[in-house]
Amino acid sequence: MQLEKQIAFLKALGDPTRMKIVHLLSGSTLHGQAIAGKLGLTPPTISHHLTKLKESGVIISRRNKNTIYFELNKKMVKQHLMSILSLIEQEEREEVEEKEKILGNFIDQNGRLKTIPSQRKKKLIVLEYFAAKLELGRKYEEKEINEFIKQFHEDFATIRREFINHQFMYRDQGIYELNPREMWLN
Amino acid sequence: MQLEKQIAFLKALGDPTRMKIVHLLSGSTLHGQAIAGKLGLTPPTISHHLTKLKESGVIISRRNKNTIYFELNKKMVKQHLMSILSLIEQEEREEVEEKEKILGNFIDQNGRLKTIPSQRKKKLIVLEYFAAKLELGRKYEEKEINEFIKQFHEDFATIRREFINHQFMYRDQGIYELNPREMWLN
DNA sequence: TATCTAATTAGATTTATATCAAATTAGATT
DNA sequence: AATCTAATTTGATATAAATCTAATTAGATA
Repeated sequence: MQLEKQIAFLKALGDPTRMKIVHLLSGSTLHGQAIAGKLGLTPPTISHHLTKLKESGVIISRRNKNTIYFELNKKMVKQHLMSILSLIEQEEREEVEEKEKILGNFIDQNGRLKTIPSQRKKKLIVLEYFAAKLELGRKYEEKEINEFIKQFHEDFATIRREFINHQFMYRDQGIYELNPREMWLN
Repeated sequence: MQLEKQIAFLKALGDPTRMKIVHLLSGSTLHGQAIAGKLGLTPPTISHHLTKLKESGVIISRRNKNTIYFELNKKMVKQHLMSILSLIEQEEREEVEEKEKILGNFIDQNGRLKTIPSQRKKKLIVLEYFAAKLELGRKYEEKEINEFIKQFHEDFATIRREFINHQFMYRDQGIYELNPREMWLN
């Protein structure tokens, strides 16, 4: 399984001793006893860690006479890191695409909201889109907020309430202010 | 320490349950009980893992009413992976640069070896450079090897011996042959 | 204030892992 | 064949970690 290999790889690197070995090997190839010496550990301990690193593909070994030299498998390490990375980046791309699609469905050519989405997720995407047009740090009168909303939808009361409900804004004594992005619910 | 954070990050991801959580959160933000339900584990267990993921910067949490929503900190994950990646790539670049510098110091404008480096490491770099000009799989007479070496250095006997010593070539009954790169000592 | 909900902490158990000393193995050299 | 060298395996011990149940906490709501 791909997931198991990834975990084995991450687990192999997620140990101080093994990470030190990786650092040593990123500079030069070394044999077991040399590593043991540099790290102040015994050969059996190093052998144990080298086995794990080898099993997970982080290092490769090469014998010369009685000595076995270990070296970092940089290609493999790079590949593993990239595969985890691409997983996340793919998700991000998909999210952006999905958002754009939903915005396209609910906003007309003039930039006005056709209807308020009833699905929570879609509604949040739309609200986020419009909230992003407000200024962070600026204090708004209720009248100003209403005018702002009327630019893209007639039902300013509902949308104003949604901005508060979903924490895009907060209200204190009739004064509205945009919340920082981290507080937005999405 | 940077190293410790890296290890904490890798250790956080190097566990099947936590990796599953990361996968779940890469799709949507979820609260603890939802995660517990999906993975068939109890809330305390999930809480334990979420703490580790949060401490290592993999996820962030946001409270709404009584429910705490967890979401993947994609920026942070990306940054961590890139930092490990760049460590390795930097090493590679540095190695190439170092080799080029050493070759520049020991080889003149005509491509001839000025002197044989006495430092083992430098000598290996120089020997590797010249050995790479030989054909893999071809059998060479001793005379041919001598001629080949004389192209760039007069002391063919010493260099021929070094080729053998450091396993760039092997000799059998007066016939020389290049070893595959994996056997070269460097 | 009392109660409800979701999360966390405490405490216990089990499983996994890092480490070492001693014994063994694999391969090279004499 | 005998010996030497470096690595590995074995077996033991100690530490760390995952998981659960039960108890507690933090915050929201009635």
